[in-house]
Amino acid sequence: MADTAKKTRTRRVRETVREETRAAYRQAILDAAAKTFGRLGFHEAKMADIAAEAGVAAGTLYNYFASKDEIFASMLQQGQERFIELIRSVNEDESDPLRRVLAFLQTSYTFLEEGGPLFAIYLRQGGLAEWSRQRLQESDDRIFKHYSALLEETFAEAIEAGLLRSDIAPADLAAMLAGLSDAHVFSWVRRGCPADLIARAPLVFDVFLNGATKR
Amino acid sequence: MADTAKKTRTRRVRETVREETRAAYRQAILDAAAKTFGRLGFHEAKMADIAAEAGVAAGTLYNYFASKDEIFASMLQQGQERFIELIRSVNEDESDPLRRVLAFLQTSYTFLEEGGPLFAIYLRQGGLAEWSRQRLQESDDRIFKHYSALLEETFAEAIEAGLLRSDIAPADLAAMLAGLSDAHVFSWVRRGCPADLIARAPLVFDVFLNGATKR
Amino acid sequence: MADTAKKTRTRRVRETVREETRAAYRQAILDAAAKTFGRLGFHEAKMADIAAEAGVAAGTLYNYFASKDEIFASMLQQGQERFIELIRSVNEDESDPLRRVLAFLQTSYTFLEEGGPLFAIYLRQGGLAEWSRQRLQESDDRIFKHYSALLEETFAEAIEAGLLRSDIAPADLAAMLAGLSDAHVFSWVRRGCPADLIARAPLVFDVFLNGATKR
Amino acid sequence: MADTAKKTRTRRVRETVREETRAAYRQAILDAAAKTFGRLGFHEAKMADIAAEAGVAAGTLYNYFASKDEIFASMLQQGQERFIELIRSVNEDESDPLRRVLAFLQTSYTFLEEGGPLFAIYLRQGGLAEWSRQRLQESDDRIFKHYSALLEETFAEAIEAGLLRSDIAPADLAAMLAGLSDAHVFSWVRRGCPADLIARAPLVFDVFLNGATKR
DNA sequence: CATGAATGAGGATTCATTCAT
DNA sequence: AATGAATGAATCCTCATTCAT
Repeated sequence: MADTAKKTRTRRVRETVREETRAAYRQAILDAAAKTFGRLGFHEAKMADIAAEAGVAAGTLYNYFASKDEIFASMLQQGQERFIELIRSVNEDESDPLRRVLAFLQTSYTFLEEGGPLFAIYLRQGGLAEWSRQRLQESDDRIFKHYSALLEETFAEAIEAGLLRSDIAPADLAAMLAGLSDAHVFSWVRRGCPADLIARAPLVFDVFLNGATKR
Repeated sequence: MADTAKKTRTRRVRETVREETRAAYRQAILDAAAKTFGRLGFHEAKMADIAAEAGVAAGTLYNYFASKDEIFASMLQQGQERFIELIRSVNEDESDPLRRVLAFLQTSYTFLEEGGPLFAIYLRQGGLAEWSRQRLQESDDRIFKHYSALLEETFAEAIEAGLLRSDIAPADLAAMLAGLSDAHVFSWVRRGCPADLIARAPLVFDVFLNGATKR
Repeated sequence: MADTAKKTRTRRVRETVREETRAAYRQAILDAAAKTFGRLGFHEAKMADIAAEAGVAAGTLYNYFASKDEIFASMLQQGQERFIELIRSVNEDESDPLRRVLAFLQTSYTFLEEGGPLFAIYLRQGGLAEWSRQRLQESDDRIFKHYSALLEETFAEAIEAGLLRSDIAPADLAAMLAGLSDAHVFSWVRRGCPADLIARAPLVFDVFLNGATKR
Repeated sequence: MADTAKKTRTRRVRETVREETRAAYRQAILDAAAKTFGRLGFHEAKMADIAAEAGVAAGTLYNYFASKDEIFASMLQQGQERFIELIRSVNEDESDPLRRVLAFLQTSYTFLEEGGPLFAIYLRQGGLAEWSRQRLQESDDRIFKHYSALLEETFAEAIEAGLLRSDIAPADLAAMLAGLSDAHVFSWVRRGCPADLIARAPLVFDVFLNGATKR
């Protein structure tokens, strides 16, 4: 009986270890995928490249993911989940609407500086081609809609508080800041993702608030 | 002798006709390529697709271009040449710097509404991946540098005239407008290239000049 | 005008030639497939083997068939169509029911001696595994049902004419002869398809009619 | 000393238990293999399928068999050994030659109803393809030759006793019955191995003896 | 020079087998 | 000795490119 109990315990431990190992492998593959897809794009990134980057054999990838498409989708999804988690906590911590907007910007930039390649892919693949829309889970859209909604609410709040011009709808203002920010990010990606992204957030925000006109 | 002259003339005419035919074919292929690459991206667009779109056989493409890569590069280059030509004429026609900037914006947007897919490709392929940098001619960079230079000069002029804030370098201001504009374009591409791009140029410009703050 | 007419004629000729060439290639591939599948079975027969047997490159197979499965199915179907055509003409030519049955046997055996491997495959793949049922067109079943129906009708006729015992249903008698014949064929395939198949048809038929008992 | 003896005895017991365990595992694997190969055929049956059917891990298969081929061959061989054992006992029990033949038939059918899938495999794999001939042990042939010899002897006996027609060689008659029987079995397999196989043995035997002609 | 079929290198995927635990 | 994950050779299929007509 003690013996049986011991065996059971042993098995449980073994299974836990195995599960942890599996999770570690899975993550290693996703990380390798982010790097490789980020560097080469979907098509140029070969399964062999990803496997090499992850330090496993090509066949191993298929013990964790059903296909190249699934790896790609999982990688994007994971990135987005992490992102939305950050945004959510900022939303709760900061009550002043304008400062919250700045915090959103800084958070986004922090995220991007860490996982830049991911966003590069998103710009290239997720944003544009019909092709990739088909292979992205619907959840992705929900995530981004969530972000948009938070942003829009914050802008509505700021307009109501008389902090922002009221001749433009909150959604449009939000889109503009998002656009300005996207643009900023876009340029940054084109410049090769140097280390100044976060530092420039206040400047971007200042231009957004006050414009380029001399006063 | 008259005979010989006639023959020569005939040959010349024939050659002219042939050259025109060749040029027409070449252009048809580039147009088909722009449509197809724009719709599908580089890898999903197959040579057979481009050929079908152009109404020729697959083999024919190789009488005009050495490879798929060359078609791609030629297509981008041609688009950029057309663009820079438009920008140049605007630069000469408009003397007031701020109005010139607005005209730049409107010109860019006009160009994009006509050849939108091209820019979509540029964003996706030309802008980001190492891979595509290798297959783009260096000339492309010169072209874009040319545009940046014109923009920067204009901003310097405007700052000197006291029209824009002087705490930001002309190059940075130019980058910001370019960024805001890029963002605007980017959103527009993501929204499926609807027909409101040009009409929204003044709004974008107003936000750029005056900011989002309520006055 | 004459010129145009000529061009049109030329094109038509060219297209005819091309179509003939295509048909010849297609047939060569099907023949090669029959040989290769017959020798090795579905799985052991590689596309490269079939291509080599047909004297073409592997890729060429895909200009004529969408997949290995399609080649396999087409090959079987073609064999069966040829077979049913033979049977149909026999059915019309011979009015005496017993002689018609013998003719059916002989026809089947002639067909098999010519295309033996095909039947070997059918025995092995078409007859037995669920797997292959999925990849065979429905038409195949119709074809074989057609044959069974003809056979059954003939037996009913013979029983009615008092030529065969009436204590067994026509369908069962038909099945028995079919079975005896299948068995004969089966043994023949196992013996490596020697050249005596047709010659032994009357013997098979005699045993079927009179049994093995000494009289 | 006594101690040593005890240890030895313990070890012996342990080894016996182990051997029994090993034998049980081995048999479980062979049974699972028969089911799986019977259902799916050699290639569609994956090692993982067999392992799952046997309730063991994939790697375990390799503690008992060197390869998939060896499992396949062992499975067939075991089936055939069991079969020949049955036939041998019938041969000794029944002295009347015709009744012995009927008993052979019934025995075969009993065997098949129990292990039907096995024979289905044999028909499909063992009987026909060069490929599988290479992977079957030679012993198999000896086994089947043994059966043929018994059958042939019985037929010779019956002819000598004036019970069967003498215009056909005993070997040929044997082949014909075997053929008729094979056919019967073959149809039965194609019909999905329903439960009527043994019951129909006398009918088959009657047709064999008396033929299909009305008397 | 247009055509469209042949080519074959390249890549995603499968799965028998190995091996660390 | 059982386990189940890692391995990588093998294979189907794609498609840019070539070439005979």
